[in-house]
Amino acid sequence: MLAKVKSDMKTRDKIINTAIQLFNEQGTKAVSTNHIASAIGISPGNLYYHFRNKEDIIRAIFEQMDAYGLEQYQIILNKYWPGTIDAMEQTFIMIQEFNWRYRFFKRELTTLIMNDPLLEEGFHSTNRQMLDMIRYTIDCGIANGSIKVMNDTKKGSFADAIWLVALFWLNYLEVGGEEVNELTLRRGSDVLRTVLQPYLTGEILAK
Amino acid sequence: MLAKVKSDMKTRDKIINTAIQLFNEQGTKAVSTNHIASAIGISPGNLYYHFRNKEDIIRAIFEQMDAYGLEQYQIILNKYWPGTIDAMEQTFIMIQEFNWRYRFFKRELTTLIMNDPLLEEGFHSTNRQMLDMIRYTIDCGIANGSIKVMNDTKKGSFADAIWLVALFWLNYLEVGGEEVNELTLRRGSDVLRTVLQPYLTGEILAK
DNA sequence: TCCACGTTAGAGTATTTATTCTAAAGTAGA
DNA sequence: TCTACTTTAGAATAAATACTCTAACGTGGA
Repeated sequence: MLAKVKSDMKTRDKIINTAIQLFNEQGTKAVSTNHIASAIGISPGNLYYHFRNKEDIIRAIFEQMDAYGLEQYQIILNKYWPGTIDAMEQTFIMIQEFNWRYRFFKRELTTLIMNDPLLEEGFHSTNRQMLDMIRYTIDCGIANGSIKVMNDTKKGSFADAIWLVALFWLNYLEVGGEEVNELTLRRGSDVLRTVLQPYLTGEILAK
Repeated sequence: MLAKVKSDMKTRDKIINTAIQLFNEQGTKAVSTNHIASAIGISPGNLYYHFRNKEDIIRAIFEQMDAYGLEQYQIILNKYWPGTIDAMEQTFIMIQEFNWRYRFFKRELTTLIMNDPLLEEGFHSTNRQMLDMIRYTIDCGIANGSIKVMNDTKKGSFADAIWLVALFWLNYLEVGGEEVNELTLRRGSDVLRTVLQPYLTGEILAK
């Protein structure tokens, strides 16, 4: 569930939150700056006082995303040991919730970064960090004996496979016409497990 | 490589091919009907004689996609036995080439089908057929002994995993900032193999 | 040759969109 | 209260966009 657009919120934050909501509902193409302004009940002039243009709003949303993602990841780091199956599954669920919250972004990702070099660099950076994180997790798993030993090439493909599932499971559901709910998210975990399981060592063959 | 927009081509086909090219380059949002018309060197009126509106053009492209995809699939069916690893890998490569040819479509898929119920129904139908095809392939593989026996739930997850990789490998490359070329497409095959291999029976453990 | 019909050009329009500008309205401290 | 600064409203605009309309053009058959 998205945070409510509270009336005691600063105008700048109202704009960001309303933009996220409208973008999620209708896509960035269909939502104009005037739409956003009138949805909040402020004037276009006011909106342009806070943001130079629409692109600027999207960049601000991306910054919020980055901060939120980091925050959520810290929470998991404090709860689980890296390289454990629990940590991986929890991270997967966390990523799905994140992707759902900002779903317009993943839906239009390629187009968005095609038209904004700053956004492109920003996303690529985050993307690299995530892949590094997964590779690190795999190394931890190998070190603690829960993941089978594999060579570097295989490790790369394995990390790609995992990240691909995590990154696009929501899109997969959407383009397949399936509702996003607890059941279908759980199915995502199943798919992830189907990819992971064969590379886990014997003892941890959960359900 | 995309087919050239030949000068002896019918206007309707010129519109479709030019639209594909421009959509691929700039996204559907940035390309107006006037852009398409002037890129071909015809009048807007002429374009609207052949198509009711922009949506209509996109639908026509989708129909072309469907026909082209079916045609390509037939070619593979005539060359390989279903359920063999060769058939799967060739189909994967074929899908990547298909996705590249119509790359704007996959990039904007969710937004496109969100705004056009006809397109939505069309894509869902194709999507279902592809999943059925994969499930059938798995069954064939189990029957001919190249794929390990698994229960129906597992089979479902396995099919989802395979289709997810095939469907989004190109997007994965693009959002990761990687060029699409033979090398990166081959890496896609590696990722697919990473998912497949553990579920294959011993004898076919190709490199 | 002429007719009919499919095709095309190009001007025109209503609407939308992003953005700017100016003046007014808070607001907070001295 | 005065003052200076931030925030806001709302009118205005330039450009783009999707789409329409009418008149002309071309072509193939009678």
